[in-house]
Amino acid sequence: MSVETRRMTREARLPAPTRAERQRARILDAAERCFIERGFHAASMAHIAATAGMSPGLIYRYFGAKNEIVRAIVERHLETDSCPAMQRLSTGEDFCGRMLQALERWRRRDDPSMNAALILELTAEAARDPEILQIVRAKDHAVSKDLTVAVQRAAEEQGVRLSREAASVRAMVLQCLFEGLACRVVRNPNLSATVLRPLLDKVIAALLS
Amino acid sequence: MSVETRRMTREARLPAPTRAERQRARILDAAERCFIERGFHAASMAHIAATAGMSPGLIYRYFGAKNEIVRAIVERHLETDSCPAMQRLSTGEDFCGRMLQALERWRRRDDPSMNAALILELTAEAARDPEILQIVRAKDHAVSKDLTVAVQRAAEEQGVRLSREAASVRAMVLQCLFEGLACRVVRNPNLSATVLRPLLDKVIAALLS
Amino acid sequence: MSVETRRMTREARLPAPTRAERQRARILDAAERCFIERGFHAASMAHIAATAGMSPGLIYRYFGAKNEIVRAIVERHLETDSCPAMQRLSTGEDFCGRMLQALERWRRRDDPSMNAALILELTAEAARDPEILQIVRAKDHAVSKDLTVAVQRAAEEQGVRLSREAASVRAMVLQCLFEGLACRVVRNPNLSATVLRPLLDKVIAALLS
Amino acid sequence: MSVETRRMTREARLPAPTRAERQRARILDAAERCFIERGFHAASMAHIAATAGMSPGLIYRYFGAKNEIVRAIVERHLETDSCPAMQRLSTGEDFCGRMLQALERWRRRDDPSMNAALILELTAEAARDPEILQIVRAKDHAVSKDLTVAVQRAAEEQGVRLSREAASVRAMVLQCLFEGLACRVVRNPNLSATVLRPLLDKVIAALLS
DNA sequence: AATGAATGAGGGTTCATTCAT
DNA sequence: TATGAATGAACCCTCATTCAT
Repeated sequence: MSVETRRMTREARLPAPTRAERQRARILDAAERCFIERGFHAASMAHIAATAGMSPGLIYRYFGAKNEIVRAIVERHLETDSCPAMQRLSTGEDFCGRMLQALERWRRRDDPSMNAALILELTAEAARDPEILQIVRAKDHAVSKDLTVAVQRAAEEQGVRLSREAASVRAMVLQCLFEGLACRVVRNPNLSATVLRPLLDKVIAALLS
Repeated sequence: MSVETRRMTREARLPAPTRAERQRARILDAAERCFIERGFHAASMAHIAATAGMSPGLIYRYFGAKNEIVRAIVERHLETDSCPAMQRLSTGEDFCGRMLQALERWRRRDDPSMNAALILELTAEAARDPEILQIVRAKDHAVSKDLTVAVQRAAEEQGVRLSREAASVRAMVLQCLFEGLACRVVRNPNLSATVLRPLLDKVIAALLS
Repeated sequence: MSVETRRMTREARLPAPTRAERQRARILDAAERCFIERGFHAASMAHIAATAGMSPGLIYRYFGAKNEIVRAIVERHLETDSCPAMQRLSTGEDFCGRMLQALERWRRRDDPSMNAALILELTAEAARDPEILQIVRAKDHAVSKDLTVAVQRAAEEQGVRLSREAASVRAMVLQCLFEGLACRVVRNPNLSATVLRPLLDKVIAALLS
Repeated sequence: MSVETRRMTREARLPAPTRAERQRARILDAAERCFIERGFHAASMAHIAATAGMSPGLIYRYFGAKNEIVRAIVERHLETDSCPAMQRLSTGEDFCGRMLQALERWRRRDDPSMNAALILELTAEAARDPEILQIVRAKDHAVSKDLTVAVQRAAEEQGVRLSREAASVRAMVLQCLFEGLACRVVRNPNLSATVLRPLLDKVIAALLS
């Protein structure tokens, strides 16, 4: 399916975004960049406004408070970034390849929607803010379920039957590896997908057997 | 070597801490607790001072600015907490047991020196603050080296020869698992060491083969 | 003269209000309710606009600034509300009954045109804003004159001749009682017209003798 | 008793105010002046701070929020200004003289502690802010009780027995007159104590008979 | 005539930092 | 050495006002 076709299909399905929705998106885009650059607390509303190219007051027409922006960013990030990267594991089989894809995007650091620092910040914030925690855990739970099914399926393809419980633990370890990679990206500049791949393949094979 | 002997030896080697050193430690202890509770930015100097049982002004006799406290906390945390947990892997062989030990301490949340949120906060901060990044990477590098050797030794015990490169990649994956667990502790309340153990054992065995 | 006749007469005399006048009235009605609920400063233009069922921008076609609305409200309130209550004293004779009527309407708090808080707010504002002060004093002066005449007439009915000066002082005291009641309504929830009536009658009788 | 003696006695009884108490008083003095000049809402913290000769931040060492200052001012004003003016009525007998004394101080407008605008503002605010209302009503209740007793005593001196209920209604009317005078001070520049006195005397005599 | 999005100054408040004591 | 009062810049947020549509 060509890009054009997809876009048309999408436009046919999704109504054109209202001005308000576009403004919200504009603000969230700016906020995301600011949060990545400075973190949730150090990024000021003035900074976000400047990045979005609007006045500080205008933001409050679309978000009641800075908190709400943080919440929306967390939600959107979990919806579109790290979690889908995990959830897509369920559709395909190549767990390893997907992980290393994420790794590459993290390393390039040019893609604000796929940012290791944001995952860490967001998780750290969840450890303190109950509202954020709830969002994070809800999404995490959903991902876990999908991933569990994916693990079951992948194991079955290799002739192994896994109970839901067994598969669920394996999913947990996969998530550990995934999030651990986000930490590694920040901490270790020598990280290389090509070097990592064979070993990761082996580990994942062990997981599924 | 008994604990007592070690302490004596240590005291014999290390000179008694000066008053200034003791004050610095007192401040850092307080700061650590505050940072865990609220994060680097939300923890105020006044709060740290109150926790340390001293006046805000006095802190500035020992640290030039809040930044320096953050830096010192990061340094100390890497020195005494998460990294040693990794480095101790090098002395023993039971990688899995050590990891789950850390997991348990993270889950209890009563141990300020072993706190998942702080690891995440600190790593997120490193992604933004070059000075922190430098500290984190330097320490990480040291840990990697030690862990690489430990992996080589552990493999050898199982009759497997690993090149330094091969061992180093395995060390990387171990670190991923370790840091990934820190994320999991925050994100998933169902995490259980006993359920995790057999699988983790298997994965690590695969790593070392 | 029946109410109907009066209205007709009035309509016959007054030209039909222009659209602009109707819009101004709509805005003032809304502003009055907002000012009563929140006070001059806490009531926002957005709130007034919403109450009036129009956009904030439109208000500025009819009033140059919020200040002008306040001024207009003060003017209108003095024109139609508390002052007439005093002025009507001049037409009738039952000073006491009229006062207690006002009291009852104040206590019910459902009548925006007769609101104790607004009288207080307005008088307090007059103490600060020279423009408001001028309006208030001008109207007060007019009321005083009318009331003085009414007092003279009422005294005469009881066979007492009062000079203009003497009557004017009595009018002042009547105004004191009236405005004092407005304070009492707010400050004392036990206030009751029936309990007050006999005493008020006595006081007023003393005034007129 | 000379002023000196009184001061000594006072110093013997009251401990010297702490620095904190002095600062609070300094802030309240400044706030009072600002509130009189601009009203509770229009007076900004920056303005209060400037008037008090200190930085805005410092105020928050002594008051948690602007609200608390407003509350404290209301409390203090009721404690030391208008209410005592009423309560002192209970000790003496010259109701009329005391009222006109208050009137004179209001008219001079040089005494910030005896300001008609503040009474109005405060009562208007009570109509909206439940916290203020509670303070005002509590104090009003106390004054009413004292005044009721004073009225009973004053009547008795003139050979009239008044039940508590009867006296209480008379107290109410006295309060009306008193607060009504505060309104008059603002609204009518011609107000004169000497002109008012004979009539006020007469009214009060009627009240007590 | 009417909208409501947009502005930006200014509000209350916090907090890292300094300094007189 | 130690205090904690004091500062003032910067924070988040509100709102009177303007203006493109």
